[in-house]
Amino acid sequence: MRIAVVPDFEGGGRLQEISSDGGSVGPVREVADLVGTVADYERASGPAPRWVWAATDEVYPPLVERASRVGRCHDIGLVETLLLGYHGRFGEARSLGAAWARLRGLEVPPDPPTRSGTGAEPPLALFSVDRSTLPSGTDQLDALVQVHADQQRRIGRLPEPEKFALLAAVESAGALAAVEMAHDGVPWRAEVHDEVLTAQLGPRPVRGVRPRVLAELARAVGEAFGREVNPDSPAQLLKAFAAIGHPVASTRSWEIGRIDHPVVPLLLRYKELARLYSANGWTWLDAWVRQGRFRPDYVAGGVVSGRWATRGGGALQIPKIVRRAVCADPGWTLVTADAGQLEPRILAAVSGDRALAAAAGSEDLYARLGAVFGARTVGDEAGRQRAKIGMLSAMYGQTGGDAAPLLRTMRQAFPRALDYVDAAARQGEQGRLVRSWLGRTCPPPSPAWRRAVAGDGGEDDAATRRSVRDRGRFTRNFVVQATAAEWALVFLAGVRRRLAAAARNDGEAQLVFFQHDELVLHAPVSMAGECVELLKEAEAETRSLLFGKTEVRFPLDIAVVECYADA
DNA sequence: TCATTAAGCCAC
DNA sequence: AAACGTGGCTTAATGA
Repeated sequence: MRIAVVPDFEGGGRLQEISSDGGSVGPVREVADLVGTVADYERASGPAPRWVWAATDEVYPPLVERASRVGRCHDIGLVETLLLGYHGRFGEARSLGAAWARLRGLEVPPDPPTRSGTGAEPPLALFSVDRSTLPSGTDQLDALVQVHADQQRRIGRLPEPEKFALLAAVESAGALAAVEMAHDGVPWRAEVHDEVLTAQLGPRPVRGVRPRVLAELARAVGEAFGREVNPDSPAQLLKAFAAIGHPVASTRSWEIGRIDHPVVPLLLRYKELARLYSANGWTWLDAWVRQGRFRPDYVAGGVVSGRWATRGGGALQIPKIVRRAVCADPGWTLVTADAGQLEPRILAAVSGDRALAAAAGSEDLYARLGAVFGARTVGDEAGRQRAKIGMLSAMYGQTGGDAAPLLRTMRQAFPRALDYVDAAARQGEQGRLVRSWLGRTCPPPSPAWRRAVAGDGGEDDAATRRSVRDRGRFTRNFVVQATAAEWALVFLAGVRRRLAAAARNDGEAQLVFFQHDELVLHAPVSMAGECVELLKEAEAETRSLLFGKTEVRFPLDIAVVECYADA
C-alpha cells in the first residue's frame, strides 16, 4: 500500500491511499495530527506503507524530530531527477510543481533555491515552511497523486523497470536515512578533538592568531628561505622557491617533496597542520559539534554518480587523525562496516569477466591479481601494488606514469572487464550517455562541448582533444562509480530496515555515518553481535538483489570498536 | 566592501 | 609514481 501525503505545515496534513501503480485511489483524509497518524500506520499490522511525498528533506525532518520514523517512501523529487536523467534531461527542474507542470503542459517553474545548512544550530521551526512550486490554488494532494502515477508509468515503460524501481526505492530510502542520521548525529567527544588539536598545534589561540606550532613553522620557513613568506600563499611560495634556485611549476606537496632543501620538511609539515587547523580545527568544532554530536547535513543523491554530498561540515572528508574524537557513548559501541575494494568488484560483476570475477571471489582482490603482474608469491607486495595501479588505471582512465604497460597486462588478462570500461569511454567521447547497472544516467555533455567537438576547424585542436578525452574518462569511471554507489545504497537500505526490526525500543542501534562505501552504527554493547550479523545479512541480500547468482564477493571489513580511529 | 575564481588538500 | 574519477572546503588573489 502507498499513501500520498501533503503536510499543512501546522502539524496536520492530507493523506490518500493509492495503489502502487498509482491507478486507484482511496478517499482523502484530513488529519490534524500528522505525526500521530503516520505512527498509527507504521504500527499497524500488515505490510508497511510506502509514503509518497514531494521531498523527503522537507517533509520528513519534522516527523523525525517528533520521534515518528517511517520504513519506506517514494520521493517524487529524487525519482523525477532519476527519470529526467535517464532521458538525457539532467538538470531540469525536479520539484513536484515542475513535474506537474510538465505533465499538464504548463510553464515549468524553476526549483526553489536550496536552503543553506544550519551547522550545529537546531532548525528554528518544528514545521518548515511550504516551499511548494505548484501554482497557488492547485490541489497539492491531487497533483502529488497524479505525478506519482505518471512516474510509475514512466518507470514501467523503461527497458528494465524492475531495476529502475529498485533504484527509485533505495534512492528514497537513502533520503530517509540521511534525515535520520542528521538528527541522531555522530557521537563526537569535543574534549578528545581538542586534545588532538592541542597535541598537534599547541593550545587553542585567541581569534585571528596562528596556533603556536604553526607560527613557529611559518617563522622557520621564512628563515630557511631567507625572506619572509606567507606559507599559505602559493604565489609567494613559487617566488621563494625560484629565488633559492629550485623553481617549481606548482606548490603541491608531492612536487615540493622532491626538492632537496632544508625548507621542504618544514613547509610540508606546515601545510599538513594548516589544513588540520583551518578545516577541522576549533572553529569547525564550535560550528558543528553540539551536545556530543556532529550532525552532518547530507545531500542524498547530491553527486552525479549517486554518491551523497554534504552541505557544510565536510562530513565526507573527516581526516583520519580527527576520527579519534568519534567515540561511542558509555555502554555503547561503534560497529563499522567497510566494503573493501568495492569498485573493482563492481566492475567484475557488471562486466561478467570470468577471470576478474574469480579474483573478486577472494578477500584481497589485488593480491590475487598480483600473479598476473609478475608476483612470484602470494605475499609479493610489489606485484600487488602493480595490480592495484593497473586496476585503478583501467577504471579512472589514467594513461601517464607507469600506467601504460600495466594497462596492457590488464587488457590481456581481463579482456571483458576492460572492454566494459573502454566501451563506456568511447560512448562518452562520442557525446553519448552511459548508465549504471540500475539505470542512473550520466549528464550529457555541455552545449559548449558539443560545439567544440563538432568542430568547424577554428577551434583549438589540442584543447578539443583534451575535453574529448576528459569526457571519456568521466563516462569510463561513471559506470563503475555509479554502480558502486547504488551497491552502497542497497546495502544502506538493507541495514536500515534490519536495524528498525532489531530495535527493542526507540533509539537503539542507530546508523550514524555513511561515507560512500562505509557505514558506522552506534549500538548498545549488548547489540554488537546482532549488528555484525545484520550487516553480513544485508551484504548477502545486496549482492543477490543487484547481481543474482555471482561469483563475485563483496567482503565487509567489520570492526566493533569504541573509537572510530581504531576501526 | 563583497562576490567569484584558483590553488591546494582532504575523503572515497 | 605523480596529469586519474567524484566531490567539499578554505585561503589567497582577483574583480566589480
